[in-house]
Amino acid sequence: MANDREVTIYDIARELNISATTVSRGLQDHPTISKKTKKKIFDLAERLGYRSNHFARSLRNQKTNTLGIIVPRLNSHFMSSVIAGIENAANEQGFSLLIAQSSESSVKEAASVRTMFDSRVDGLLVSLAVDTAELSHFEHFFKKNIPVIFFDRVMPHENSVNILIDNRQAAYNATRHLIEQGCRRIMHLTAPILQNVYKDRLKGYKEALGEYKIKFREDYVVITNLSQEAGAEVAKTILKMKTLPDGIFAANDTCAIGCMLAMKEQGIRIPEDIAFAGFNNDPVTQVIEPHLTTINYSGYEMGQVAARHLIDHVRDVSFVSSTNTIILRSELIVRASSLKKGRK
Amino acid sequence: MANDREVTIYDIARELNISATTVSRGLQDHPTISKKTKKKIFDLAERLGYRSNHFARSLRNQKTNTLGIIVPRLNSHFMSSVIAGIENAANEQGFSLLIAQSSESSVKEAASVRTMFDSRVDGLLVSLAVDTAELSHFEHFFKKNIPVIFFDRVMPHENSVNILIDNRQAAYNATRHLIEQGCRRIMHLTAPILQNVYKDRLKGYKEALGEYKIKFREDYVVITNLSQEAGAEVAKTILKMKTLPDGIFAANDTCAIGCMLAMKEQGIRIPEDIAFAGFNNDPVTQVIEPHLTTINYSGYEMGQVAARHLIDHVRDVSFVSSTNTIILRSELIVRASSLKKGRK
DNA sequence: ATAAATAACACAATCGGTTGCAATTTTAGG
DNA sequence: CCTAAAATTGCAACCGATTGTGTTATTTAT
Repeated sequence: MANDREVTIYDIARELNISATTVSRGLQDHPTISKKTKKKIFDLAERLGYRSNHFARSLRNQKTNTLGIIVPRLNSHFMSSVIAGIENAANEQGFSLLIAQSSESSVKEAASVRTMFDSRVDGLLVSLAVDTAELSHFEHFFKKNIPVIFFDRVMPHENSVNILIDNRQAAYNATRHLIEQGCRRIMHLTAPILQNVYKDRLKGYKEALGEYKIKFREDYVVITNLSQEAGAEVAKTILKMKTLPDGIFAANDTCAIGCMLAMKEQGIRIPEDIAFAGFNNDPVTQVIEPHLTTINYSGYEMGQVAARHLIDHVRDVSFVSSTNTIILRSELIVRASSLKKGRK
Repeated sequence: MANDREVTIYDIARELNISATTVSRGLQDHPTISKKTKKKIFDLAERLGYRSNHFARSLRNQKTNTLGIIVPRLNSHFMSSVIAGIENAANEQGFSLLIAQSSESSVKEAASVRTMFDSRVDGLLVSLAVDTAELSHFEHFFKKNIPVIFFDRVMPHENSVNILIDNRQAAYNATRHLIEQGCRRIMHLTAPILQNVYKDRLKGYKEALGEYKIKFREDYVVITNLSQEAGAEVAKTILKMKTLPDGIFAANDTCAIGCMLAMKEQGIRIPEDIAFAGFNNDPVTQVIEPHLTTINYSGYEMGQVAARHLIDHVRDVSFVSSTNTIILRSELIVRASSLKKGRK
């Protein structure tokens, strides 16, 4: 029953006594093919179980209908949401996804970029590794005018679009909220300041302090890898300080939670002794007690927007430079971890 | 500087005054090409920035060096760990990944299978959607002898390999642990019993009960979609029961946690009133208080094993039928949520 | 020195579809 | 019925790499 050979347009052509050209055009709904012929072609194709050969087509038109994705890690809530969003949008438009993770290493990132390039992806979606300092490894793409979109962890570049939230504003809001709750000694846990996300969050943090005439202290900014373990480590250090901080704003939820758990273990009361705010609205924020105040923004949506935009680019190269940056909405979600005043 | 045209073996051939055949063979380190010529070819290829054309090669050898992955959801901790593991192994072996999610729908699953088939992936890694009842949509793959590996949510099939843990044993261990802690009225929260994972966990649960002469009660098994919200819903229902259960074994952590949070809110003490055990060792298990007892098994490892195995298949079709099922290790991690006795 | 063996490389067909242009058929107008 | 215009369809080259088979140059053996 099952013929092991692949059905090609030549098989259809032979059977119908027409040329492969006509079959090819018929399948593409080309206007110069008569309706009658088209119908015959479609019917037979259906009956024979014809499937277009992706490679032959890609080889010929230099298009793959595939998007490349490179992210620091696949297994974080945020990133997997983004990927899910991308998958959703791409799938809708008939695009496939080629995915790689850089494991937060710019070297691996460069290698993946190379692989994607070799695979001739039609476009690239990237969130940068924490130690990526410049974009030279994307030169191949820029040179060939293959669209590249950076999301979340971005870096400005004239030939590409950035999709992100207003990290400065979000951090400002979070910090300001802590201040309004009465915090005056607010620490900031973050990652190496190479990336926009951390740079801008730091900026927002400073800005809020400044607005309330709170002096910025260098030693109140702690640089870590933002893992849960790192959060626990930081807690130890903090607990040794002469004067404890009364608020902590972490650049991600995971780290905030690591820190909270360690502190609770040492009898620190949250938010009475120290109030907490995180970033990302990871599901764990609603599991920890007290629930963690955080910045919410949808990874799923970011993925969808990024993918749709990229596909538009791919389909119409002309509109390249019209858009440069897309800012998505984000919001502060206040929960018990930071509510010193007005608690029920 | 940047030549927009792609460099091909013909360019190299022309420049070196040799044939494309020789270039092709040289690049493949074919023995019949002299070392001297090879060196010249490699050097020029390097200098010209030659990159093999994936499509031309795939078209010619009917191999794509790409694996397909279909999972129910991308954004769960477990699944994204699996994907990370697969990515790691595949990348090591020079394979690319094509990823799609079924969103727990067998219809979307079938569509993705089709796409993967059209994309001519060399092999397929699948974790089934919750409502997938049979494997007919994989027939194309089976017929053409393209290896398919099922992991975690599997279904036996003569032409494919299953990779999973011993769900029955794990569930048995968890349930038994609850019993040993003094629980006698143990409920089981799970998903529709279509999938092996839930069927086997139920089996293990029953088995443990049986061993301790505890009568199995149909109404103690609750079928949900295992989301956190579902867990909270179930909590409400349970709290209305005449006699409360004294232990709950959930088929995943998320659901267990939703249930725990809702119960805590109603003043139920955990584990004193009700002990809890979950499944998966999701990070939230160590955030919730008390920390959740659970079954730990590594998604990352499962992904690696699955990918490596699949690649072995792809490379050597002959060894197809030697392995049928691979069982990975899993372990019960006892935490405070279930420790009624011997607590410090 | 010459036949035989071996090493090194090239020809040409092939994978499956696409497309510019030419060829053929159909339809329309006179 | 004849011819120009319009509608259909086919020819053949091409996308880039691979490979069985044939050819030429170089060694080795006699």
